[in-house]
Amino acid sequence: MSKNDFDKVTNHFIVSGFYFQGSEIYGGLSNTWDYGPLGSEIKRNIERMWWKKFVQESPTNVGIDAAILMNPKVWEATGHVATFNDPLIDCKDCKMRFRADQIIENQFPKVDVAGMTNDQLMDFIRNNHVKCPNCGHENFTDIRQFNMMFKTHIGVTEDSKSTVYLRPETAQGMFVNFKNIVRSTRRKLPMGVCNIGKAFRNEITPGQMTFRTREFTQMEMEFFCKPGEDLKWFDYWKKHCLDFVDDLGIRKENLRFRDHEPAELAFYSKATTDIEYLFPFGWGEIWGIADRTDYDLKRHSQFSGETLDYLDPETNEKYIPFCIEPSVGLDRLILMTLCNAYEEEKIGDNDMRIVMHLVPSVAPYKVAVLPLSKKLEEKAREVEKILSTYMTTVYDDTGSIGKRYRRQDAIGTPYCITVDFDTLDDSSVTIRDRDTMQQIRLPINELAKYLSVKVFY
RNA sequence: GCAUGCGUAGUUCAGUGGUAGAACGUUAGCUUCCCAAGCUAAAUAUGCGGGUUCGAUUCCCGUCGCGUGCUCCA
Repeated sequence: MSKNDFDKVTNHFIVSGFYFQGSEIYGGLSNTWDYGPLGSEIKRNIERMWWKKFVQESPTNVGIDAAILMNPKVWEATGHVATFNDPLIDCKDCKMRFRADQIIENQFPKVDVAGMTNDQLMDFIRNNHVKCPNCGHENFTDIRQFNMMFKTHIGVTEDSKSTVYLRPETAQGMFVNFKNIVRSTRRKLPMGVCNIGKAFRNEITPGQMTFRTREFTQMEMEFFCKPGEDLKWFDYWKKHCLDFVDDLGIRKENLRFRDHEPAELAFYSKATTDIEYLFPFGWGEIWGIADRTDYDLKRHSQFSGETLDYLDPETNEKYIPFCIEPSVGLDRLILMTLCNAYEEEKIGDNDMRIVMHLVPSVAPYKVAVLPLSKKLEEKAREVEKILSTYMTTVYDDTGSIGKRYRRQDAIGTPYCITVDFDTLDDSSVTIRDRDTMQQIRLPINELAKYLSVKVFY
């Protein structure tokens, strides 16, 4: 697929009701997207599937739901206040924008820019004739600070004491609750904590639809273990993540692991592996699995004054646990799943149907009820009523039966049920499979059982 | 944020300084009765705000949004 294809498939997603552009009637708001009736179902499905795999089915893990607003000291401890700040500078001549520390680093590799203040960066640029990487001139604006964290205020006054940030990652809610979780659940290590929630980053350049947005949902796990056992668990959870992607029906040839080079690693991380998916616009990171060592708990211990070490009840050893963090962007998972499912299937010479090959557990509607004639509405509504207590069900009686099959194919409904005139006599209906187009006949009272095992994860 | 291109029904596209068209899609009716049939009818559009003009969807300015490239990306 190419970029044109990406336009085509995202257009299909929008027209069908998976996504809507945010605030559309007001002219939109840059790079905001709402999940429509279909998208919101998919989102809930994938959340549930993730929670099932990483919380419900895991003997070591528990879940929490942490607040978006946190004490600002949290972000001092993590380093976000200091390093989520980019010193930006513009070339007045060619209008290009750069990071001040980065252009110094590129032209003077031996200079240590990490410890420099903005004034020092500016002085260095002036005194050492740092040139614009684009046009070679030396005509820069002053440095302006750009913080990736959204700020807001608690209370009615906007003074600095009341400044709080919207969390740029959900992870910290789990770290700061480490003691609470261990105490309240009486857990021993290893132990994982899971959280699904919104995070906010004031990205300079979002784009590629929901691949990079300023508001997004993260599904993160912080897995605490004994130092030295971290690499074992790193591999263990890496495999689980890949299994989950497999459960979403993603084709293997469009997936790859990418290990971060040592120079590329974040300062807190010992090892990081990304699971990447080949989007129509290129490879994109879906899932980051990081060995965060004991960095976070150590820093929170320092900044809060609380002891965050763990006493092993069997060996009486005391240590600060190491942490493995698989972190995935739900919005990216959804976009990947939709791109992966899209197919234009040729039928005959001049005909095609759009089929979303969503696995049944992900599909927004599990089943469609289609009366062959509007005269069969009463019976068909009965079937709809029965099924809708078990699973998402949609009813459609407009247009020909063939057209209605195609409508359901285009939004990924795995099963269509037709109610015909025989149904009135034998209380049976025909079930048609989206992918194989095979049909079977089944009594109405066996429908829910038959479908449930197929559509639930 | 810079540069550049683009904004007309739900979608894809016409067109015009003076009543905005089509195709597909949607809805209703007839028909059909298990894979986009057909016939009849209907609804729906010039992103927003200014300016020029008797009159602007068309020309100009601004703005918002989208695309592409740079830049950025825990």
